[in-house]
Amino acid sequence: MSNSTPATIEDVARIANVSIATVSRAIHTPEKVANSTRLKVNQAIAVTGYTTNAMARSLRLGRSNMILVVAPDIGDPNFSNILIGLENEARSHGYGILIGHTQNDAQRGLEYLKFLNSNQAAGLILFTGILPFGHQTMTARLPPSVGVFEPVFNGGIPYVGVDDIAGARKAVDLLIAEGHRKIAFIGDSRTRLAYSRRRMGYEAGLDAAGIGTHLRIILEGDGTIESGRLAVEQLFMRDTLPTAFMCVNDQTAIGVMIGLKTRGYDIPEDFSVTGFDDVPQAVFMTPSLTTIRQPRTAIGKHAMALLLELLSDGEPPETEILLRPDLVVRNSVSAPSRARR
Amino acid sequence: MSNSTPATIEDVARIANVSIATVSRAIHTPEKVANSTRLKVNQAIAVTGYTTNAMARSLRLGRSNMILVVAPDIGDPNFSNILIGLENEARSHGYGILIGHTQNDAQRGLEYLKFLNSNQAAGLILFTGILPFGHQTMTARLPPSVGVFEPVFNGGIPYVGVDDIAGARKAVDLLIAEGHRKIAFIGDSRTRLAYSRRRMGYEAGLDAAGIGTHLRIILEGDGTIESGRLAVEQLFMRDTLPTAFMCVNDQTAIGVMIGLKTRGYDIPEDFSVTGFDDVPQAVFMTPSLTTIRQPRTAIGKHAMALLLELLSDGEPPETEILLRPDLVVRNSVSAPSRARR
DNA sequence: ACGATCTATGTAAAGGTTTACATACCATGG
DNA sequence: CCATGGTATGTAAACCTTTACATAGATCGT
Repeated sequence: MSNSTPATIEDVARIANVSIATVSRAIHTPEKVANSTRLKVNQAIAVTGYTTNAMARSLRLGRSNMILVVAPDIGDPNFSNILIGLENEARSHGYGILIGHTQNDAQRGLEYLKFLNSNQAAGLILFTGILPFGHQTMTARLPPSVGVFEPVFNGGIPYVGVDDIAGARKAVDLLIAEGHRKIAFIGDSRTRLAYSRRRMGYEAGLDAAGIGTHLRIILEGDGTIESGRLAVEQLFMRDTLPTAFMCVNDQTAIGVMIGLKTRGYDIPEDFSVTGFDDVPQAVFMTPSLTTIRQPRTAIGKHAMALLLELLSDGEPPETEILLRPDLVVRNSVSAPSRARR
Repeated sequence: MSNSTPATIEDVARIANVSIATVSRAIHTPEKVANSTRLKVNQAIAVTGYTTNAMARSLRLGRSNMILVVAPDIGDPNFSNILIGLENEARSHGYGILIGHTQNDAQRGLEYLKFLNSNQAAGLILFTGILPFGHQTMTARLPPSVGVFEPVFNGGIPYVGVDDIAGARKAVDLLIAEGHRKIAFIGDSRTRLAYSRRRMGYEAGLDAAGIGTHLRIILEGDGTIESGRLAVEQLFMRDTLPTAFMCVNDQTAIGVMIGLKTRGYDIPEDFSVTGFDDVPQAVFMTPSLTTIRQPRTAIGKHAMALLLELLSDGEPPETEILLRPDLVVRNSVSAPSRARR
């Protein structure tokens, strides 16, 4: 019973007094097996404590029950919660998840490609916007794949992301509702679709409010805290200071806040600030940061669901799924100060 | 060449004009193969783009090249960085990592146990201090395992953690060096070895400084922000207020800071506060939190290295590895205020 | 020159599963 | 009572690898 080597299908067959084929059928296609037989088999399984050897099964079936998740940086705090969504969805469908990180290193990417080619994963979830595997010739061999956050440029692969335009729109609408008209947008010049979309949301909001282009101040940074701080410095050189800073992400917003505070200004009394992402620190800033929350767990869940659909149907039901991000109102936004209005 | 079905060892053998056994040997034990033959095989491998089918290999060898990592909560921001350490170490030894989270749910634990029993993982890394699998009878079937942070109580399994006593000692020594003598310890009553060890470090530090027990104030919370806030409230009811709060973890410290600030006190002017863990938010608090940093990536690396050793040698080289945590000095500690000294 | 030893390679079994195909039985309809 | 078809089960091949054992040729010591 508590034998050292795990029970095989043959042990079960012997005890149930049937053939191994019948055992396999009793497990996977029970409707093809007589009731009485099924009962015998189930008892034998209980007695032996049998569990299917996944290696043998995968070998025979030619596909594994693992999904490879490749991210540029699994240490990213954003990553954890998406992982939860991915894992929950996968497990509830009998899949496990394997994780790998590339650190934007092509060499690493290749290692994972080998991994895929050795049949160890049935599907692939990609966080990088670009296939981390150098040569596009390989693409033919890629298993069913789904991108997260960004469309995968060189792959033609469906992806799950967030509706950045709508999210940015919520932020800018809040600022406008509070009475701001001179709103600066601190962007990110790196070519990621998300960033340009957030800027589009900003512009759309101002358009809708009838705020002319001469009131728009747009600076492009690189999404880091430092670039936020720098943006503030640059703006103080100009004539027209904004009353509010709408930032492309929370990092930039944090930098902006630091920049403003070191110049002695109060937030939100003197300037309002908004971010995007709702990173864990956002709530601990002083003042806490009003921002747009990425529905991280939901993103993971949807990405995995899409992939599983791909694995069974073969055809992607849709090529782009955009989730609606929520506005999180905290304390970094108020009406513009009388002095600067 | 860019065939639809991946190349097998047989394809390589045919092209190299040798037997499959020779191909296998050329790959895994090249010294047993003539130079000329090895060359032919390597060329054939290059031509076919062959990669070993991991399923077949695992089946034959009776063990996989995957390590299962089970954590109670993979969304924990502490987790990400440990994951990096685990993944790097594993990959560089040809292993991949599978991750699972139990959410402290026994049902989930059992699913992973099945997973292990179906030979899908060669080893196990456990974050929970308790085997998440109900019945101890199963333990016999567990693959080589290593615990992280906490010894695994019902398993007799080696673990990698942090020297909590030494860490706590660093915090208390800093406070004492700054001139504090009335130092409160806000603990965590949940039975985790880490928590009691941190308290031991606190006591040892006071002992060494010759600070009598009558000056010691010890409160046990539950490690949450709320319990930190509550501890402050409770202390304000007492006669003897401390000049410094040494907290069992950063969450508690954050709660303490909130509690003190809502009562209108300044940190560190009126009270000093220390934490433990160095969570990502610690640096963003106002004032930024002086705390003890867990060497997370190193913990992951060591845990995986220990497990891999176990997998090859069979015997655990040591049963407990404690890493040295570092003091991170920020702005929540200063000399005690003259008024309260 | 011959047995012994060594080196390089090949043959074939084994690992645990799934499933196409074969078989055996039973029921149904004429 | 026979042909037909359906249902339940068994047989055996296939998935791809690794490796014990067998073989064959070369080298060497006597």
